[in-house]
Amino acid sequence: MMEKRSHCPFVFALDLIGDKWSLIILRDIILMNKKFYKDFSNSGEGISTNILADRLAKLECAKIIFKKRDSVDKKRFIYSPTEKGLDLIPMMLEMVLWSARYDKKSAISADILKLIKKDPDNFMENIKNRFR
Amino acid sequence: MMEKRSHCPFVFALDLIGDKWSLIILRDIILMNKKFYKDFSNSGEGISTNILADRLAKLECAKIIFKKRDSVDKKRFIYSPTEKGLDLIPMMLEMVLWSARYDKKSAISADILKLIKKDPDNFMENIKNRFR
DNA sequence: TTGCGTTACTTGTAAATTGCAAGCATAAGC
DNA sequence: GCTTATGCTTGCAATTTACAAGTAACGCAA
Repeated sequence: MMEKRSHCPFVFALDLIGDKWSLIILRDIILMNKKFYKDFSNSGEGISTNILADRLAKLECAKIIFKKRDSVDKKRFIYSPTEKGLDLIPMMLEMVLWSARYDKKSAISADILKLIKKDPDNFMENIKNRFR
Repeated sequence: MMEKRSHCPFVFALDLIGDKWSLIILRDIILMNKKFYKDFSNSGEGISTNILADRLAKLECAKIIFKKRDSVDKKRFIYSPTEKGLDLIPMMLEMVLWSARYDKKSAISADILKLIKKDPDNFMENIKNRFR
């Protein structure tokens, strides 16, 4: 599908993460420090397992995340962000700021919001350092 | 649907603009200066008219855009961004920067890219001034 | 080494969403 | 009042998603 969609930057990004679930998974991996399939499945947002498997495969295929066996418990896999995935952080933070402004019931804490606003680059670097 | 989705900022944003078309429409309105239904329909991305009508209605319902009759040609309607819609610009620009970095065939010009990187706030203010 | 639980999926099927082509409604201009 | 332009709506087939159930691979304990 989508052969006729252009090389517009929006089209590029939306074809990779423009659905209701991909960014939720990336939120879990990048911001919530989750690593395992089961963590994503139990994130509380109600993603079904077939969709979760499909999105993880697509994100891995797009080199936004990667997957490796956990050396501690070889039954499971660790999903981690690539640099390409981590570079989505600025966009994700702007999305958070927008939602915090317009969602009266926003569940984000004022403290974290302040941190993001004060120095978004620093906020991002702290996250990146966790993965290196 | 989606009664069980949380008040996470990502969920809030994705429920409003997390699909393959809403941000394309907003790109046309906010960044490409398009105003009319037919402009969106002919944007070259191949959106079908029922989906276009549906997304315009949802964006209007979410107060991200608004619609009024064109006083010059009363056959048609003008679609414009609200402040809430314009406040999506920072997120949209970060999305553009990410795509420009990772899409080897990106169709965006180096000049515009430079403008965005140099002073994103100024870039946004210039756009906002067009609508006021 | 064999059965058992844990993790990570896959499969089947129904429901919802989308794409495509065609048709309809309203307003202007002649 | 007929024609054209614009902005949709409708019907139906195809694709995608949700939900429930089942399976495969591994580690561990007996």
